[in-house]
Amino acid sequence: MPELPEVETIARGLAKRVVGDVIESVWLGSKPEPLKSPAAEIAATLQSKKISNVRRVGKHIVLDLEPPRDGGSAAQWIVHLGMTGSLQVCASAAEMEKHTHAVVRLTSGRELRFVDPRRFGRLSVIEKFQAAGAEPLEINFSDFAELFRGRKTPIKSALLNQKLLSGVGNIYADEALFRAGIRPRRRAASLTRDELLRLRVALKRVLRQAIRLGGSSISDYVDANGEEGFFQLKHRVYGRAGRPCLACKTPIKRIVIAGRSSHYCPRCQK
DNA sequence: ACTATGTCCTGCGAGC
DNA sequence: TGCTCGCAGGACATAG
Repeated sequence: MPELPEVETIARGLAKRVVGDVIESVWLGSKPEPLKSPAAEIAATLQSKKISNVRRVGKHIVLDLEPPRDGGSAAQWIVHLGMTGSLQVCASAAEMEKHTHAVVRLTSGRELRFVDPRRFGRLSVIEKFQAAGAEPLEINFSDFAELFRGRKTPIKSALLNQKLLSGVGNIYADEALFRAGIRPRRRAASLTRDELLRLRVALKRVLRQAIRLGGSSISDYVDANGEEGFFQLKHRVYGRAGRPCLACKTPIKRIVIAGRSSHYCPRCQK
């Protein structure tokens, strides 16, 4: 479900609610679990640890765990929400939702629950998490331009490639390309310097604005406090196939690139 | 090394 | 009402 702005919103909300709390016990669901690390390792790593921080790296939520008093190393609990994952803070007595794959009981008496119907989400523990790609909100222009040099793949696919940039997903790729006036099928390497300048700025702006508005709420996305985001009201192309371009009234086109639906204005984007 | 395609899952809405 | 189909905010493995 979530891209960078949604994950940022969720992480901020979670931080307010669970930082300082201590993990009392851990339950991990059976079945084909959405675990990247072995269940026993996850449980042992989380057990009795204080949550010292919650933050976003790319589309991952990083929960920093305080190192044990006897001097062990600080671990991190990494959560990737996939398409439909959510982390819910609720009272222990709250009814268990269908597709709950992990329950972390906190000493405050509440629980942190990982719920994910499609099971594309992933849980893992690691000592120092590092995203493969660059942070789109931090990358400078020359590094940004370098990402696409020599790449024949469509610019849309390159933006979605998490090894290049981490955090950009289908909505914000389309929205950034529209704002930069670039068609999604353009070969990445064919972008001019001017287009790359526009793309980088458009991407940053769109991500920042979306974070400000709490992300895009499509279907059932809500943040850690159960509140919806409002960036969906600012979508100019995503989900608007057939409807008039907000700039020129030409109908927005929907095409499929690398299996992902892609939306653009055939007149405004070159 | 890079690129395109298929696959993993469940749930929802559209159309019949 | 109930069925089937297509689609969904992601990321891998695999094949070429």
